[in-house]
Amino acid sequence: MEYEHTCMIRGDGGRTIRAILDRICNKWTLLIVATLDGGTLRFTELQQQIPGISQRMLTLTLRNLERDGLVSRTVFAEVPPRVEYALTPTGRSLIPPALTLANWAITNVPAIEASRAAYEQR
Amino acid sequence: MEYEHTCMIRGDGGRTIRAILDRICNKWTLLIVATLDGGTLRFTELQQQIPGISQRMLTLTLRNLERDGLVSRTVFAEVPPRVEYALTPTGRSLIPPALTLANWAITNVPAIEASRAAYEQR
DNA sequence: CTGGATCCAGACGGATACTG
DNA sequence: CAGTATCCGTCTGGATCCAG
Repeated sequence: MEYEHTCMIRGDGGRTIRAILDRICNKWTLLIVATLDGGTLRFTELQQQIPGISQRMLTLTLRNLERDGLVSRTVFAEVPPRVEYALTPTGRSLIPPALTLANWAITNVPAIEASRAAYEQR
Repeated sequence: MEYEHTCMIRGDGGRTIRAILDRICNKWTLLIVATLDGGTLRFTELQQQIPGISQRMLTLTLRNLERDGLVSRTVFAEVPPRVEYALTPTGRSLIPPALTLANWAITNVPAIEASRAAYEQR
């Protein structure tokens, strides 16, 4: 509500905000995080619960999330192999902001689509 | 805190959340919106206040924001030409969720960077 | 002053095939 | 089961030059 607060976004020339955007703004990250919010899941379970994701992108995105400390990866020395993924505390802390964003999307996307449609036909 | 709420993110297979991410998750959108939160600005003023943005990307991003109804564009029939950009109500409504995200970033980016650094050297 | 047009390099992501 | 490797088209964004 107070304009001055946007300095949090603009503060360092956008480096901080872009650091986070670089991490969550790919096609699958938020979806994986939201799915893991339901609890620990294995690789195949994740793939089943996220329609349309390829093996490759699931692997890549999980690796990035693990590297950034948002997701933990536990390998069990069994045959057949079992690997479990879960949110770390940091990963869980991303849920509330993500929900805020989702709320905004649900509220405003219809208007945006309409505006876009009106803009196109001209 | 309640896990069931993540259905807002996962709901439609991620289409809604991705619709918004597709709009704000490019390199400059949030920065432009945050800058315009301070009030109406002209093209050159925007370029000056957003370090590092090229003419091309400023133009492109502003066009997309205008098309989506987040930013209004007012052309004055003068010489030299003058064009003023401002947030629409929809555009302004994006600020609070953006701030939530920025808060998360400021809090967690250090930990993420540390985790990433630790992960690299192995 | 406010952009449009063009060229170009690199990142992103999908499909497919193969492996311990 | 849980990946890795490879190929390949698409999109993004930067640099530069030109124009009303």
